[in-house]
Amino acid sequence: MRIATFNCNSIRTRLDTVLRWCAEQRPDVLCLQETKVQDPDFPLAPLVDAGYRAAFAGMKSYNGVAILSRGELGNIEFGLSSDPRDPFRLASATANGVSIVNTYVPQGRDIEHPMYRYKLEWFHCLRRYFDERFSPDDAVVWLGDLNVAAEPMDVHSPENYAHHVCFHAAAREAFRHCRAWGFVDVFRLFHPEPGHYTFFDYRTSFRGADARGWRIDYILASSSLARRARASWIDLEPRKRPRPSDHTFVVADFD
DNA sequence: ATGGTCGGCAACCGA
Repeated sequence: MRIATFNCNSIRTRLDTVLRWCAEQRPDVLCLQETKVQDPDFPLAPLVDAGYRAAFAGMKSYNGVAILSRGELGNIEFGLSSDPRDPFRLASATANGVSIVNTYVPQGRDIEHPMYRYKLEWFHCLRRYFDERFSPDDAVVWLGDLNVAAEPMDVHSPENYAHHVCFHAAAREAFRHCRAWGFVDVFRLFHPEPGHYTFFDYRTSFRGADARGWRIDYILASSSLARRARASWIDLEPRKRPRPSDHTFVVADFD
């Protein structure tokens, strides 16, 4: 079973990239973030033609999540049940016996901004969400744009980013606490070395071969599911296409 | 810790 995640930064602008990538990589499940489209305008038909079903919830301009699946999706839910403020940052469903939790974690803007407090609260709500719904024996995958680099090796120059909302100590601690539900970082199982990034800010050296990146998109698995992991990788190829997202695809294969 | 550029959408906001 192949599971992947991609912050597409507008599914309408990135539809060709997604369709081509799905044709090439044949993921069973692809989770999208920042679809930036209201449900009536979601480009469902071409994705159905490509063999996918979809569960999606979006709003105009901002946020929006979707789960694409080649097989049936069950128990589709949106939003954190304990926090009704934002249904467009979490989509969950079951696919092929695996519980999928696709999240677009609030970025936080600035450590002094109320949105940063919201980001920290969001992680704690998400930990409760996992506590209430799942047991560590379940096959659960939590994936998406988590907007935190977990370790110094997940940032190109950590010494510069102690006060950045995606590397600040409180954000890393909130992420760690949420992970401590029982999640394994599937990518790191196969690639323990530094230098792997999933996000290259449009405003930085995006176009350079040595682009400075962040690893903020993750595929995390419960221990029982992690034992079935066979491979995981970051696909940089979409960045070479004419209109790349600033995020990459991240992929994991499970038995 | 800068600013840089994007996407959406029609002036800037969010990242």
